[in-house]
Amino acid sequence: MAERTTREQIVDAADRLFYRQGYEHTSFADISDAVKISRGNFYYHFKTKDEILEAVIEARLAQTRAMLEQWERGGRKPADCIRSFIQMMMWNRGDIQRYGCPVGTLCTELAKLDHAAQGDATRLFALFRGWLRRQFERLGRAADADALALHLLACSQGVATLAHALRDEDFIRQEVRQMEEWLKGVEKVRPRRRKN
Amino acid sequence: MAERTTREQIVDAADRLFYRQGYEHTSFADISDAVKISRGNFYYHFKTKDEILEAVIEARLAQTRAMLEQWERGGRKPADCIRSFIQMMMWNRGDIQRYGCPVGTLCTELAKLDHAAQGDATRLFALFRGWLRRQFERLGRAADADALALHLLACSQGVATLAHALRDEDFIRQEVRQMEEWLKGVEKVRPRRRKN
DNA sequence: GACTCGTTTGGACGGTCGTCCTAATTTGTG
DNA sequence: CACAAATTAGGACGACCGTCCAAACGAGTC
Repeated sequence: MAERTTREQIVDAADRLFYRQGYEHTSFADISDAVKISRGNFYYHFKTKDEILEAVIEARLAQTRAMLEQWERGGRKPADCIRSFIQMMMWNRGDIQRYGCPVGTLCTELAKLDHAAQGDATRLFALFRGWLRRQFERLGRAADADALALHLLACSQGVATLAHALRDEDFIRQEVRQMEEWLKGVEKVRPRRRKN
Repeated sequence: MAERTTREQIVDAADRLFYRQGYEHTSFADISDAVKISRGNFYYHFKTKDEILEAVIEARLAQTRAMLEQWERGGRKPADCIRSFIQMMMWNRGDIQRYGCPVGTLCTELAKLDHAAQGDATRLFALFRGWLRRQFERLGRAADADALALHLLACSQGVATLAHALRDEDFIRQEVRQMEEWLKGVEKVRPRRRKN
């Protein structure tokens, strides 16, 4: 902990600040205050603010990969893995209510800025999407696994956005319960019939 | 059209630019370029940038109220009114894919900026919420009308966020179809049983 | 034409931003 | 200790931001 490099400290502080205040609204001064280094020192570790952003996204990707791997560990059943994803909203409901979803808010902001890194940020969504799709495939829903994954992602995004805007933590609880009910329904009907 | 006041032109241009680029990322220079007036002229019509934002939110509230009223006109059935809300995502799917949801992205941004007007922006959500709740009440779902309204709002938010991030217009189509199916289910079960 | 009042102009202002440079300091190595 | 390399400090820079003001403009009215 105490032996973290300056670079790691910068990325950590930037990560937290980008999440809480947004990328554009976070200045070098904000980050240097948080890390307690001089402003000029940034240039040694990162040439531009964009490079910090890229490092932050890369760090989030790594953390997310580790988390998803953890959820699957020990041969857990696909339904339990998906339940972990849903439960994540409960663990983080305080932050979600205060700051929204870290992935969604970043992607939205970068898109409005027409920022070059928006493609990188979207990879966070793609990571969740692919992982969820795999779980639904394991569940026997190979035919519509991707649609189910996207649907679940969209639901969680909507819940985060609304809970954030309305500052309503209970709403998360309410919707998480519904998502779990929905999952039970998906589990039951193994091979979904498709008309035509 | 040609006789719109300068103030109205400013609000219109600011509305469009705030939606496309975000509030913070839109400068006075951007707006003055769009309206083709000098930068200094703003001070005559608005004292601060915040005042423009308030005017934009007020305009959106008025437009939204008019739209919702229109949807109800002619004694349309509640289910048809709700269907209009869902269909709105289809009409606007191009803009949603490019710029996200006008309400959600604004609320999210203002929250990150800790802006004084975030409460005003949230009134846009409250407007939809109240209107949808009323429709569900008329549908005979008085007991959980508010929960249903919030759920529908959250779904549309999630769809907009994801379609925006992934630049996927077809996803909107897909999810809109599911929301319509969901609505049919809600229509059928008039008085929902609640355990205990 | 002279005057008035609502409107517009273009630029000045102080502040903050991201970027970049140089000098000082710390760290590692012989 | 001496020396080189890695790291840090602090400030200069040009650009842009929101704000504000003095002067000019323009359409009516007497």
